[in-house]
Amino acid sequence: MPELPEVETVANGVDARVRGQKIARVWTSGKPQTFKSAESEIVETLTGAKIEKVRRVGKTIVMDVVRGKAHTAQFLVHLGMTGRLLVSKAEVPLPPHTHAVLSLTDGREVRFVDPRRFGRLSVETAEGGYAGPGVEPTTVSVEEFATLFKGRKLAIKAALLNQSILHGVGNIYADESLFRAGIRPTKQGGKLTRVELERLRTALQQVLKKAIELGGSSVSDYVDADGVRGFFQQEHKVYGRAGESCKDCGAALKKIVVGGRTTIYCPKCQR
DNA sequence: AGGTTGACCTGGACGC
DNA sequence: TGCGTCCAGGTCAACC
Repeated sequence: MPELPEVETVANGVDARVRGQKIARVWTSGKPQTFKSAESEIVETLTGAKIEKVRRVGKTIVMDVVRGKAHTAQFLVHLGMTGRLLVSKAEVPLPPHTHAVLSLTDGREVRFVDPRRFGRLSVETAEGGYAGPGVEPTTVSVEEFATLFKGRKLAIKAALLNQSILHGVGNIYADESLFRAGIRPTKQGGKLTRVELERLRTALQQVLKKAIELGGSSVSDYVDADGVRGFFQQEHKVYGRAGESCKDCGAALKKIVVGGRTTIYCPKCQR
């Protein structure tokens, strides 16, 4: 489901609703692949903890919690393709495919729901907190951005999707930013000119900023912490538009596979 | 070592 | 109606 703008929308929404709350009880579903840390460790770490803040790192939602005095930990939620993190009153029935429930002392619940089970839950207790691999695209400088793809032979689209290079960009925003920068997705990352790199960074940051403002893209089932859909899908120029005409030049948009992912581009506008 | 591919899951859309 | 096929916002392990 969710790329940087969707994850940020969810993280901000959950933060606004549960910051400062205390977790009374934790339930987990027992579906092994959902849990990257042992379920018992997740339950022990979170039970009785206070939620300090909820934020985004790459595509991961990080819940910073405190137990006792200065004993901090992080609850990491990766939504995968279909994961949702919802805040609901306890009396609202649990949706199907619920895999974790944090019951708050005020009677509400933070629920992790994930039909396809590509999402992952874990806890970190390491000092310094969780930063994740990869560079943050919304704030990366021109200089640093230009160095990321140096010497890379893989297609620029595949490089944008590689979370250890740049974190947070997924299939929608890779295609949308390449279109806006006028760059062919198959071009080798290391072969982009300085001017193209500058255009790509600008396009990527503009697309991400706009998408965050609009609450993300709701392609099929994405919703925020309140179950509300985003609106950036109305701004999509290429994603999901294979065979339709380019909004800039009218040419038929092409569909190919790059890095194992469906990729849509305009053969005239993107060289 | 960098790059590519298939596996992991469920459900919705589509065609017959 | 029902069945089969294909496709989906993402990662990883296993290969070349």
